[in-house]
Amino acid sequence: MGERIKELEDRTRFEPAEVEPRIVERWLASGLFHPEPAGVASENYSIAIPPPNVTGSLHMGHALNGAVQDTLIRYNRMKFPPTRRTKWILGTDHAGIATQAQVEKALLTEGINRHELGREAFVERVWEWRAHYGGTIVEQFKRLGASCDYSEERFTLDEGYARAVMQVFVKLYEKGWIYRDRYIVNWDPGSRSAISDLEVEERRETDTLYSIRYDVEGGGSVTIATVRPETMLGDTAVAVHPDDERYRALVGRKAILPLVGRHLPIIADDYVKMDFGTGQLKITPAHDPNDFEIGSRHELDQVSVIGEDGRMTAEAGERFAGLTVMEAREAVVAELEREGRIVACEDYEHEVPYSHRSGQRIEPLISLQWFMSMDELARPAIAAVRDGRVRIVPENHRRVYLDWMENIRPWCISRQLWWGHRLPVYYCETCGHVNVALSAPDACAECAGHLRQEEDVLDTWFSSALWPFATLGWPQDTPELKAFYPTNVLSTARDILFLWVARMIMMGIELTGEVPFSDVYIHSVIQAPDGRRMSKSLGTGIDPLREIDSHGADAVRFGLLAMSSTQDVRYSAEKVQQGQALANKLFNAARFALVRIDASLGSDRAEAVEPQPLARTVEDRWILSRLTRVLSDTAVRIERYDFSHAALGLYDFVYGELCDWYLEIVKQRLSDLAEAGSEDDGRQELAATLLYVLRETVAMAHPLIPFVTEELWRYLDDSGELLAGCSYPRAREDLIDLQAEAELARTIEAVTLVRGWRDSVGARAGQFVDARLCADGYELTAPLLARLARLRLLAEDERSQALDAVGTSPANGDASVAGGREPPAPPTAVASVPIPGGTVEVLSGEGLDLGAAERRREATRQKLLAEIERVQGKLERSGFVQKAPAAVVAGERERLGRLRAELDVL
RNA sequence: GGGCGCGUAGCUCAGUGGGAGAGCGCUCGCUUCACACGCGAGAGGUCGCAGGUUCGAAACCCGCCGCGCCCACCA
Repeated sequence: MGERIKELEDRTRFEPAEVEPRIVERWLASGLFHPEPAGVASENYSIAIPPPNVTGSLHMGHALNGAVQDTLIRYNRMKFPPTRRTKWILGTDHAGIATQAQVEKALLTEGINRHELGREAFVERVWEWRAHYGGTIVEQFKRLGASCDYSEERFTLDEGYARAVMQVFVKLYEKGWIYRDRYIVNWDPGSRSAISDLEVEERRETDTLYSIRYDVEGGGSVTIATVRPETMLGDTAVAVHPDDERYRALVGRKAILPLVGRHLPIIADDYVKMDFGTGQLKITPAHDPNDFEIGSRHELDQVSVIGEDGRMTAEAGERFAGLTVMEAREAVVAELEREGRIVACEDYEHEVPYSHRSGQRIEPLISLQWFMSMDELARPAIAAVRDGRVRIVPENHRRVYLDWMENIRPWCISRQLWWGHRLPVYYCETCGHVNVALSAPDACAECAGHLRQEEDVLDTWFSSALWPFATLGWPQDTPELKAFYPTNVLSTARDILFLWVARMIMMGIELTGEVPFSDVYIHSVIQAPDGRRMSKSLGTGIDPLREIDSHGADAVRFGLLAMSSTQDVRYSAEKVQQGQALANKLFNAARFALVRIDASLGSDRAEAVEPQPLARTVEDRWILSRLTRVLSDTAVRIERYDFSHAALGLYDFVYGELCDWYLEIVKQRLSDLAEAGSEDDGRQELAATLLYVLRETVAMAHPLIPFVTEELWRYLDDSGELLAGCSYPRAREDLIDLQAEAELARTIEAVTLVRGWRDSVGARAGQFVDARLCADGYELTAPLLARLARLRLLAEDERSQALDAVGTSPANGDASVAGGREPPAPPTAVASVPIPGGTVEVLSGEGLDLGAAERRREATRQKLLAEIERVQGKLERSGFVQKAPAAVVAGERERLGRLRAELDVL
């Protein structure tokens, strides 16, 4: 210990910026984060990281989820080493749309668009981009202390992974679940691609609702309402409800489409709401999902008037061709107005679909895309959650998952992008046959004709759906797959529950026959301190790396875990500060103990101390008992994903028990020991116990605050092992000591009460006050009480001398001297401070404002009286004694007795 | 339209059937031999409102008010 302790002596603060990089390096060099694949998954522990976007950077969500996962990983790694191998599977996602958009934007600054570059060259540029910016986020995870297996980083587009994706496509195509269809899709003009329903967000907007009159062949008219008049150019019918008496005669006749002149059948369909507007509805199958369905039922024509560029088409856009949708709307309305066809305009608030990817307004349009039918995949994935093979925590998300899965719809899996997994589909240019194969066939299987590969790539989420097993080498039966699949838990925010988690469960069961993880932990979304969403564009984002820079990774981890809960929470800088304070406190507590032990025992003997629970005194038994409780609480809380209470419980123990009380109490013993000489002075036992408590505390805290604990481990453990590879402490039930807990609880309360009294009478901080302890239950703790409350508790024979000195003693003197003399009158106390079990009688009022003490006493009396009245009232209330549980009644009676006793001595 | 959740101290949040809690902020006092990113002591709350269940409600139930999120094909 000696030399190392010396260097510790001057470090009065824990300096994360100095310590953390050094520790990361040691961890990485140790190889501890890479488990050799052995055994089967049920005896090991694994988590697959939600792969961050390859060119992304660490945001608060990553930081929280990183802290959550790393806490679980470290806890489990420590739980049963080395028989349990623990792996945190690391990798990144190619993030099709996001990455492509980034690169396109960068190219644009060079004045290049991707089409000029061509597909191959463009994809080459994206790979370069990835090589350049791709490592960032992984490096940032290291700064957080995340103990991922960095030696095996995967990427959703790497070779093996891509093969897995192709294999899945081919397999599901052959099963008939993947198919090609002309269907109305969510077209995102921003990324020029179709996107899935889940990538659409609805925004509330106010538009104008126009009522437009269409003439009817042979006289009369219909009036339809629309917020999108420009789409009327694509109308192919007008519909009314079949039960609508008003319009029965119209059905079967034809309406004449204004501006275009097309004759539209008037049909009956019960989709139409009779009570909305006029109850007459224009049908535009090519640009509205509902109308598309109605169109299919009635075999209506589909006229596409809006193109993939978001402009009116040349084919059907009439004289509006080339205008944007908004320009066309204005122009159409102007013409209709000139023709006097607009019957009414009103403001109308409704939901408008926007692309979650590009932020642009979605244009529903008909397009030839690839889809996956989900019903067969969903069924076993529903069962898995229903029967508990997959557990969702917190549980209220279970229903959300089940509801969505039970109403699942086909998934549009093709994207009109270049960056991604290109579909393994090859069209024959001769006969049109669709060839689907793992690797490109030379020629068409039907006619040997020339083949052309599908241009589209797969939705990014198609490949991420395979994440937990494709990262481990699936479809090959690798040792990694055997050792770590299925994984144990998937931790994420709820925004990708459907987008990703549900799809992993479906694909996992379908392809591997097993659920990909047994627990899904849904963590909080961290909002900005003002309650808004954290976002770059709003300027509400807080950069976790800057927080790490200024407070340390432990502080950020602790803070995020402490603020997280089962719902969304606002970012709390105070919690981060609390974490920073904890790291510093723990560091100083350990430093203090080590330096003192070293000084009191001498380096050579200090080194020989074996940390173990050798309790000699009541405070030793107390801290060991409290330690045992916090050890078991913390373990249970981590296992239950209750990170907030795990973190705060640790804080409470370190501050409220270890530092505020235990160290304050043994401080004196440690310093006495330094001067004491005898062999059997208890210094070995104290050192052993103190070191034991520190080691257990530091090890317990390690999954939550790994850096400061790892740093301290160097001084607490001589083996040279990293704490990250050591065992998690076990709660030893035999160290629970109820008696010691009760005695210390009483003493702590007494100390606090006396300090409060001292404060009220203006006693100087360092001043010792003469007093006599008149209370039961302090046989073992009286010296502690005296020292912590700064009382000079006078022994019987000293008392009268002291009283003589202040002139309050009876003249005839010493009470304790035996003999036939008269017993002296009891010394007059100048004040009486009630504590549990009795009072502290203050014998000297020198320099004290006893008037203030009297006022305080009166206040206490009033409080006591009120409390007594309350409890008494409760006991007298009809029904309480009869109906409340006996234990509660007994508790209240006991309390009443205690309160009365307190009042008596006051 | 359906669903989930929230409203507790100045702020951010715990507490979910029997004595209102924490961190920060605030007030007072401390160079008490680990830590001034420290230590000690305090002030501060009719637990959103109104009803109900109960011997007993911050907690359970009903309604209302306010706020947030998710899902959903009414132009």
